Amino acid sequence: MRTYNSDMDSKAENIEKLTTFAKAMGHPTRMEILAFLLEQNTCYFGDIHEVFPNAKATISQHLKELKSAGLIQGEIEGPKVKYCINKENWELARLLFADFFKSNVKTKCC
Amino acid sequence: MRTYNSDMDSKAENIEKLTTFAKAMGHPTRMEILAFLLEQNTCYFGDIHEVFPNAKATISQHLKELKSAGLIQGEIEGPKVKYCINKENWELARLLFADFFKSNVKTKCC
DNA sequence: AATAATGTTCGTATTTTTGCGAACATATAA
DNA sequence: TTATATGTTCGCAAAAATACGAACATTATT
Repeated sequence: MRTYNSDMDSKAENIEKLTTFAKAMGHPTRMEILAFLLEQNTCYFGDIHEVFPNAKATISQHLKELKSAGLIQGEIEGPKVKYCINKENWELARLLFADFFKSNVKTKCC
Repeated sequence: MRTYNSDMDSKAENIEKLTTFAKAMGHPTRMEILAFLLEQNTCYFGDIHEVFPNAKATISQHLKELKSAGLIQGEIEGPKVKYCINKENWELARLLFADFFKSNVKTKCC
């Protein structure tokens, strides 16, 4: 079945997802982490950690939030942990933000 | 003079602006307010307030934050206050988010 | 097995955000 | 002028986010 959601529902869902993405992106360190991951190929926790002035616990927590928002993913590799952008959701975020901001703003108001 | 900022600087500035926009968008009520403003022509405070279950003070505060982030603008009209999307910054946000998410994600990692 | 390296989780302190009633400010109406 | 309508600001309480050291778990190395 693929006819369950009405347009209204999926619109509300999209706003919810956008809120989740935006919230995760609403912190300087987390945005910097995303920017860092975008320009790296290797991205072990340690590589990320050594770029920031924060404690391990703090970075780990930010990564956890980015992950739970779906923007990144992690993979255990030996004793290390490899992080990277979550491609699928990255594309989803791209689409949702683009759609949200493209909306023709009414010329009337203000 | 228009040659002051290096690419690095403006990149950092862009991330900062993105963080500001994202933070403002990272709350359900504020996202709903934006969505509401996008589909309205008239947008007095009262019109917005009556759509949400929150107290006037709460809505007023959310509007204040959206405004200080640059996403909306307000205009006093008689005893009422008219709110709407800030077109210039809306376009800026559209560009910044699009640019951020378009980044070709490396195929290597994860 | 013992040690070292790498991250996560726990507990906690601090700060920030959120939400709201009450008081206030301003403009219109009576 | 007095009253009414419309929002904002203030002050405070509750909740959530942030940051970090210490303890813990897991894997690799000796």
